[in-house]
Amino acid sequence: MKSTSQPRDRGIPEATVARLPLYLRALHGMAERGVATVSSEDLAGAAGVNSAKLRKDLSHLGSYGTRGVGYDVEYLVYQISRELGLTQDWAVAIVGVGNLGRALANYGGFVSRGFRVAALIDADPEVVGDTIAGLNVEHIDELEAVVKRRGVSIVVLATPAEAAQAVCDRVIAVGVTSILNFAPVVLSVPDTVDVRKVDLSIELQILAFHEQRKAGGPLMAVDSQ
Amino acid sequence: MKSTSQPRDRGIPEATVARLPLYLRALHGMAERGVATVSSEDLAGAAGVNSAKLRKDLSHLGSYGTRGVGYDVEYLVYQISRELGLTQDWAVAIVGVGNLGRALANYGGFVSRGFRVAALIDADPEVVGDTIAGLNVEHIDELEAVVKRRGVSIVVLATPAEAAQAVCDRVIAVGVTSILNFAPVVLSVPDTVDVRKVDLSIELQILAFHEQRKAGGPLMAVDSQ
DNA sequence: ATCCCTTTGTGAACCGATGCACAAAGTAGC
DNA sequence: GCTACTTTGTGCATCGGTTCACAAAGGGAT
Ligand SMILES: NC(=O)c1ccc[n+]([C@@H]2O[C@H](COP(=O)([O-])OP(=O)(O)OC[C@H]3O[C@@H](n4cnc5c(N)ncnc54)[C@H](O)[C@@H]3O)[C@@H](O)[C@H]2O)c1
Ligand SMILES: NC(=O)c1ccc[n+]([C@@H]2O[C@H](COP(=O)([O-])OP(=O)(O)OC[C@H]3O[C@@H](n4cnc5c(N)ncnc54)[C@H](O)[C@@H]3O)[C@@H](O)[C@H]2O)c1
Repeated sequence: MKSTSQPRDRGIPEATVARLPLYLRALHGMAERGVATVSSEDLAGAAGVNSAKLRKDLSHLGSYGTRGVGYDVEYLVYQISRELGLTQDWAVAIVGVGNLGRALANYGGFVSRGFRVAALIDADPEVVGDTIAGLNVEHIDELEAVVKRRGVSIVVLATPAEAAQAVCDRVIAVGVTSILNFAPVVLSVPDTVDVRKVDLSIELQILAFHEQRKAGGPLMAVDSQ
Repeated sequence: MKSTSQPRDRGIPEATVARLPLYLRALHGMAERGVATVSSEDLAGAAGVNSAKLRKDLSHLGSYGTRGVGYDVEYLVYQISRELGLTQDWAVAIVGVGNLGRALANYGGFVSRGFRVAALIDADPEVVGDTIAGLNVEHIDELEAVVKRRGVSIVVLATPAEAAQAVCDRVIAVGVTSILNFAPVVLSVPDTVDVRKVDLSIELQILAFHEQRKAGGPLMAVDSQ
């Protein structure tokens, strides 16, 4: 069953995948500072995880460490990048160019990791035609055409909640299978499509929950200092 | 130790806490549409989860359903809101009023759930003094004073990565124990402090990983349609 | 070549979360 | 009041993920 000649196993746990970008970020920092090799202990420290977990995570990609020494920083950067698919570049479309969409469009942190904002799309005639971050904002009617023409494979949804499902359906219909959703709605999609959501409001609510516990649990020991 | 007379158990699983806001959102929608009661099946559908999971989640708060009928929408909204601490309002400070900070400040979705943006803080003299979303942007030197004065209990970090740890240390020093971090760094904090992070770039990388699998796994069955 | 030291890679125990499946509890109709 | 039907709440098996702890692997010194 696992008779592939590849060193790495084809089934990388989801939890591991979610941490690889973290390791990659730490490694990039080290590479910049001229660090050549790093131990699991140090890299784990930099990424804020347990070192055993880090080693197990990396072991899913293959045996890229040297016992007694650690991991070669450059080599590990390459291996993780390849595994995550960052050696190719990905065309991203942002649909909904309001407050948030604009911030995303202007954000430099994308490009640095192989993502390229290839299209901005909005429904508002006021916005369509504007140039934001060097890109022309196109009309939602052009959605399908633009996605195809630019080879968009990841769509970022930053429309109001009401519009999100409809836009989602349309991009799926033209073959998009990866969506990052900022709208506070549960998108309904076929299970061939990956949706990840970022929901600010949920994060705040989780913080509030814990904050309440801290404050109300004992007897109001808040501003004790 | 758990001798509280309260019906609900004091140890709600983290996974459950993370889903409560989802249920709450679905319930708000139903309340607006005038729905009086809802079955676990329907609510689970609206929230995009398994109904058994939903029932188990709700059972952690107490027995608020009626067998044969379902849950009373209004009542459940109240119970979940209370559990999450949304019956009080929370003063939030946004530190770093750039592209992202501005988008957050202008976002209406906060207020609707008991969160109030109480302060905007930046280091750039160009920005300090501006009025954004009806709020005056204050100088980072005033950080501690503003946090105390406004009773800020949740801080949103939207500064560049380099500045995040320093700001974080300072707000913790004046008693803040809940931080939502948008900067791509691992913050180091005492474990009395809750940090949640939102990292766009990580989300895209996870999508890219799966996208690559879909495309490269079989033999390039991408644009078969 | 041998020994010692460091660090990886992983087996195995553990832990929390998920989902099935069903008894218990309630409603509604007669 | 009794029966039939609906839906909750939860015991239990299972699963994925985390952590510990250690044998195996390699490097460097002598
Ligand atoms: N701004 C934030 O900080 C923030 C935070 C969390 C979540 N969100 C969510 O992100 C989404 C966008 O937020 P925002 O603050 O940028 O809102 P916004 O109103 O500023 O922007 C929405 C944009 O989408 C466009 N739009 C509307 N319908 C469209 C359609 N059918 N097709 C394409 N474009 C369409 C509008 O013209 C507008 O430009 C919302 O769902 C919001 O709830 C925003
Ligand atoms: N814009 C996005 O879409 C986006 C996406 C993901 C992550 N981020 C992250 O969010 C953060 C903010 O992004 P942005 O695009 O708004 O950047 P930005 O440069 O537009 O804004 C940063 C703001 O922080 C202020 N600042 C700098 N040092 C400060 C300090 N010590 N104290 C207070 N304020 C300070 C700056 O004056 C500026 O106004 C960055 O860490 C970025 O990596 C942004």
